Amino acid sequence: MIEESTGLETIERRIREAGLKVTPQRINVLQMLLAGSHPTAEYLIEKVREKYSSISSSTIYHILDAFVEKGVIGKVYTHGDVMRYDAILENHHHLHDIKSDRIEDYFDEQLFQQIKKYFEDNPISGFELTDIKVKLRGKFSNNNSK
Amino acid sequence: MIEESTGLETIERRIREAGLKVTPQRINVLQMLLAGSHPTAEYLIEKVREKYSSISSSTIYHILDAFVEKGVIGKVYTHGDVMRYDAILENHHHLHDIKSDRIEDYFDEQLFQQIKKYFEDNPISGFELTDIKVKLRGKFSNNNSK
DNA sequence: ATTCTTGCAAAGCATTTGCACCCTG
DNA sequence: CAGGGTGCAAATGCTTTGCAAGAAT
Repeated sequence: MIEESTGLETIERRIREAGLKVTPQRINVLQMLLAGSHPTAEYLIEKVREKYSSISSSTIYHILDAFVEKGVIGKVYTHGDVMRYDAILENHHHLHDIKSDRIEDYFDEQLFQQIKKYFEDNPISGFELTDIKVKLRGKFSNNNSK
Repeated sequence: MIEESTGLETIERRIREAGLKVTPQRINVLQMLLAGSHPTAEYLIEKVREKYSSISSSTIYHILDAFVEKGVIGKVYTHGDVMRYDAILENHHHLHDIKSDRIEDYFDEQLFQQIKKYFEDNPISGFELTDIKVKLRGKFSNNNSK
């Protein structure tokens, strides 16, 4: 039930439930968003074209904007000056290898709770906290690669 | 002694010790970097020109690149698609108000130590951690503004 | 049928680059 | 005076926009 499915119906539902029309372009973009890891627009343009070669880059930007606006995906803000997108919206942190510019998701509810508790005990005066993200920079040791 | 001075000698020393030649352009840029809070290049161009009106925007970019490369300043990666710069290199976190796109530094050694200890107890397999940054998103309540 | 979506071509804009002159050390 | 720094102008490249034709509901 808590399946992170990437099946076609799931993808279509995800688009439809955002109040957007289901088009082959959008399906293909969302599929690639789910397959890749924090892809850039440029990467998506290339990848989507492998299956849907006629798609315009402008359309991809349109679609990404619409998805972000409707909360279907998120934007990632890290090193580098091009935008990256994230199809996973669950609360998670990022592992970031600056050298390779590789970003991996890192789920750790315990860490999140611990930091949350820290700020309950030590509130920041003048700042109402809504979201905590931990950016972990370091180096991947080449095994466990995707 | 642990004075966060912005005096001229300190500024010149900071440039010289990075192995860069001391020029009026660089002095002015670094002064504005220290005065502002995570300024953008555009903001710096405008501000520096108030004192040094003939400076070229290309020069500012050259200078910022040199400063970042030599570790005199850092880059900040957050919302928005323009680059921001940070003259403070001490380990610190950021408070980020998305609505106003305002970023404040947040120093909290205790938090840092706690998270560091957390990862000593719970290392991430396949990832060698070198730096921890906590991105705190929320809303400033308008008092204590700079 | 109507509204949303696509895609082309062109514009926008932050940043980079080539190159000649100038200044710091 | 040598090497690095500056600045102009032009280029670059990601992203946005205007608009007309096409597709989804």
